[in-house]
Amino acid sequence: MSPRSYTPLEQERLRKIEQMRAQGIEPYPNRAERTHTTRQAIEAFLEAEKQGPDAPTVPATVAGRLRAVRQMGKITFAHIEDEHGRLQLFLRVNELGKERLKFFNKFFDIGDFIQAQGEMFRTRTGEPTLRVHDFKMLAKAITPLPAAKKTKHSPFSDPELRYRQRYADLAVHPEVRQIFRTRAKIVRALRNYLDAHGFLEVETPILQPIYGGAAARPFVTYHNQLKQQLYLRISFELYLKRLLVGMFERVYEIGRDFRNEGISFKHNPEFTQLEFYMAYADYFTVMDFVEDMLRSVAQEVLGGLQFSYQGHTIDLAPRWKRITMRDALLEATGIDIQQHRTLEALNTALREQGHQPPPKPSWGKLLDWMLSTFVEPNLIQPTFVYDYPRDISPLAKSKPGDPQTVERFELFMGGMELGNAFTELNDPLDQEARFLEQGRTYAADDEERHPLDEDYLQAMRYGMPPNGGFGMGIDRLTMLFTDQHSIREVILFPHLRSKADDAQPQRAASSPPEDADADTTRTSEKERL
RNA sequence: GGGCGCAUAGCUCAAUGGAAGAGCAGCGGCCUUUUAAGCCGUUGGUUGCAGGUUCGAGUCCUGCUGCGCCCA
Repeated sequence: MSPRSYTPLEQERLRKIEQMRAQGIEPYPNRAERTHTTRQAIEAFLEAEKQGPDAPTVPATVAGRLRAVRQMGKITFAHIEDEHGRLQLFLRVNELGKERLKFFNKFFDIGDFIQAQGEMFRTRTGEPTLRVHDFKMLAKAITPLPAAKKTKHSPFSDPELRYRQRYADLAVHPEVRQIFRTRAKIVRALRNYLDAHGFLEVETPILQPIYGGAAARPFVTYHNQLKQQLYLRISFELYLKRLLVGMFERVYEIGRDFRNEGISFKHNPEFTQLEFYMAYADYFTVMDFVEDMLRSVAQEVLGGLQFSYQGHTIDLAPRWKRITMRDALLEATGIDIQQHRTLEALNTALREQGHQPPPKPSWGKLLDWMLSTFVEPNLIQPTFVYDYPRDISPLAKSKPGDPQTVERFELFMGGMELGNAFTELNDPLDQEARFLEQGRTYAADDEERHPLDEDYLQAMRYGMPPNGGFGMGIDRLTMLFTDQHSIREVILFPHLRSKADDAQPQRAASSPPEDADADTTRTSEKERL
């Protein structure tokens, strides 16, 4: 991408840079000083004020970005902003002299980084303010910040530009910065909880020779020296469960998954996932644990168990609703899936109800379509839907006495799938049979198919303790806790289609995977997120 | 993948098929307590891209690109 040409506004600022350098002033100096953040300066001043009229002055050197400038002849007011807040600067000819004030007015623009030294006082209107004795340019901005001053219209509202230039979005929108602080708190709270419950945090491969643990199309890449095709992981599951074989009893990983699929308000090609596995737990144990974990996270991050999401009040306090998939579908559609145990029968029943089910390769996949179409959007309060069909859950253990149903639940909240869990299949013979079933049910290029991972079977043959596992989308949890409708609002740099004029040169690295038909509502195995 | 919608100055937005505008920002000036400061003056446009209809297109039509919403 070649550098674009400068706009007239930018050319004006480039001229200022030249003129400053001509005066021997470096607009991008190497050193900066700061004794107080804006917040510390104000707090120190308020503290000193308590000592009455004889309080000592509060000297301070602050640094930040100019966000507003009001020139009034021999006085200039300005506001600087740092990460912690804003502070008004008071620049007066009395302290600075005519030349310095003129220099400020001429060369400093909104968006520039500035260092200012002086002492705190109150203006006539009562605002704690720094009376500036000296100042220094720390970094000159060439491109004007969008909507540098507040206007009646909402500033910088074009979502495309906001995502493409997230740095500018963050620079002018403190509320956007707050979302990402909350996101960090959520991750920290999850770690705190899991660490306190005896879990070991681990890191497993992102580049994998065989992808698995979910039903999704992978990104493919290639290691040149090994001459080996590799996949970016679509889940952590198979590696984390190998660790249970290795005698870690409780493990978790928080990291990035990659799925080469559609993009929507709740899908990004790379997203952040939590998965944990607990030896000697089953899916009901995991339900209890997840309920407690997310209450703990909410308490730590939000300070309470209620929050509002898209006009709803979600309450984590009451015991979360638990309903079987069969009952959930019966309630929502009037169809009892136990009375329609084949794909054909279920399709017929749906059509009799006036629905038009899309073609699906199996009974289980049709059930999942029904769930996401008729049930999921209405599950606002936290709800566990459990007992899933076997053919879409090849890593979950069957229910005793009901081999076609597996011990699996999905957690829904705010009308979205948030998490997914099983009593994990630990029988290597059954697991092998499941992989083979997958091969029969789905075409070789169907992304729903789980490729047979012989090394995973080998691990299981050594003996894997019974265990329960759970996966959850951190992005979606952040959407809930920050009341954001779009996943792009909680991902710093979401993927957008590249614009024609900044297309990157093609690199001869890998061939694209076989092209299955795109369908973003596909069922996935673990963490369809 | 389908439907609907949006794309005009740096930002936010106007403009019945008939002279491309406003506010903010910028630039020049006035102003010693402002808070979206105020006042005077002023610069700034290949109306996303490519075609078409028309005496005339920001506006109507077709295609493309990007984004949003809804659906699958």
